[in-house]
Amino acid sequence: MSLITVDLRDRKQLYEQLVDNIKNLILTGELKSDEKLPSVRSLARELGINPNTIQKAYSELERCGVILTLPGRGSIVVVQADELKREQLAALTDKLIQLSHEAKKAGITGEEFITAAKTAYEGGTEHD
Amino acid sequence: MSLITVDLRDRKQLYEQLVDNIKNLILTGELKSDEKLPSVRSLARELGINPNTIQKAYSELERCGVILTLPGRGSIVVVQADELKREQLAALTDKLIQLSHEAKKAGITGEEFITAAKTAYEGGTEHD
Amino acid sequence: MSLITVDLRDRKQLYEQLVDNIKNLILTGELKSDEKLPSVRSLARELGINPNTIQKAYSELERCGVILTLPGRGSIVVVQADELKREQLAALTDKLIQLSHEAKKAGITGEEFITAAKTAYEGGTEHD
Amino acid sequence: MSLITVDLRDRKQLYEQLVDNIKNLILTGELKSDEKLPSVRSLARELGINPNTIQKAYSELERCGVILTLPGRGSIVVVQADELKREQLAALTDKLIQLSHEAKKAGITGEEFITAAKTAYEGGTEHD
DNA sequence: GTGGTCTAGACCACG
DNA sequence: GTGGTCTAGACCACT
Repeated sequence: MSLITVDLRDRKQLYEQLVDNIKNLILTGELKSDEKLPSVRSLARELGINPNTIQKAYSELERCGVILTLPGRGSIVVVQADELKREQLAALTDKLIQLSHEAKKAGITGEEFITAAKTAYEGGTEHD
Repeated sequence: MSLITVDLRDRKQLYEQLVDNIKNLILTGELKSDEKLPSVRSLARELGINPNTIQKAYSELERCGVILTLPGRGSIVVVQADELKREQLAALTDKLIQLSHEAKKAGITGEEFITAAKTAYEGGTEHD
Repeated sequence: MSLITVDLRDRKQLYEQLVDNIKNLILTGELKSDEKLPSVRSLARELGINPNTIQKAYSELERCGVILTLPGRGSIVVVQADELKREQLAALTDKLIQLSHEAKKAGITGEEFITAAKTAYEGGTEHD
Repeated sequence: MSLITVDLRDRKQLYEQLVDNIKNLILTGELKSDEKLPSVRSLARELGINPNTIQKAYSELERCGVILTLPGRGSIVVVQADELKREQLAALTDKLIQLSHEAKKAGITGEEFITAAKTAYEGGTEHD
């Protein structure tokens, strides 16, 4: 059985859940470079969801260079945890930029923004 | 003529644009507590969009206590700029908590998180 | 100046506010049987609202026998406080019947209903 | 076929009928937590009303935490019967507090109020 | 298939 | 005039 899961009650789209999930497995070292991912069909069967959804997740992962899909031979991880972490940090910054735009429009100062960020990181319950 | 506008080319939903727009007018003091908003129909005519869309925006604003709608008498602002700002700041912190959860799962430290927040707020428009 | 007021920010309809207001003045003895009410026009001017609204309130009060309007001579109170109280009690019971119907549909027992009523009367902040 | 119905002759708004109806199905155990609701379109077809009206009802139910709507995946019940009953009881008490305010202003005593409540619940259909 | 948004145009009760 | 609801029919993104 795989470590990959989905939560049908989560608002996030299923394929996005899969993408995030697999990225996290790489970041935590549970999936390493060159390791093989479960096949689209087997994972779909295991999770009880549509193979198209798995396919979409794998395509997205390939698009951003995290895995490599070799037709007929399955998919393997091709990115190192530290590379991925840098990308994730960039993605986080992007999201923070979006938030800062909204914040500026709402008249929130840089100081308030940073204070809120600190509170959020420290106060937020550990891992959800 | 009103200060309220919408951008048909913006991918953001029209009614959300209206909600944000009106909240911002309150935050900047251009709309004050007890002031009357344009009627659903007149604003629809002015902006060239459907009255139902205005209605939806006004309903949302009433639901979160920003305006008060009196059937047959129009809608008035019932929240002070400073109250609204406090609420907006709380909403921002909520979103930052979500982001911090993702960040933690990706192994991003508090220091990295705060640095990214600073960069985001100061940098402004990097990837956008 | 009259004791009669309206609150433009109240959700209740203006004419209903007037009706309730005048009934309460009678119940508290501030308006007694045979006393004269202000004229439609003068009250409208004083409150800054449309005479039609006052007219509607007076008509409603006449319809339920609280006042008598004599064309050209104004309106006078024709009901005693104790009669009015009996009517108000009947009206209250009607509203409670509506609520009890909803309550029954929601599976709320008689005991729970009465307990809630006691809590409401005792706990409710004094006069709003 | 679903248990959900609407009465076109009822003066109550259709979307409110739907909201109450679905809440009651949960309270009576005919709909349980995690169960799927009919899709917006299929229910609209079945009841012969417009999908927008169903949409409005479902949005309202989601807003107050009774159901969870997952775009593209349908809507599911997310509240237990007992939680919902507690909420309904709280809502009832709120309405009773409003009534008790009016009652106090009309000089109705606590004893009279409770007696009226008992009569109302037991009597059932006097003036209705 | 699913929900979500938007338009066009209608009706009602109320002020 | 006002807001509120409803219908009919369209489009989008996503499963």
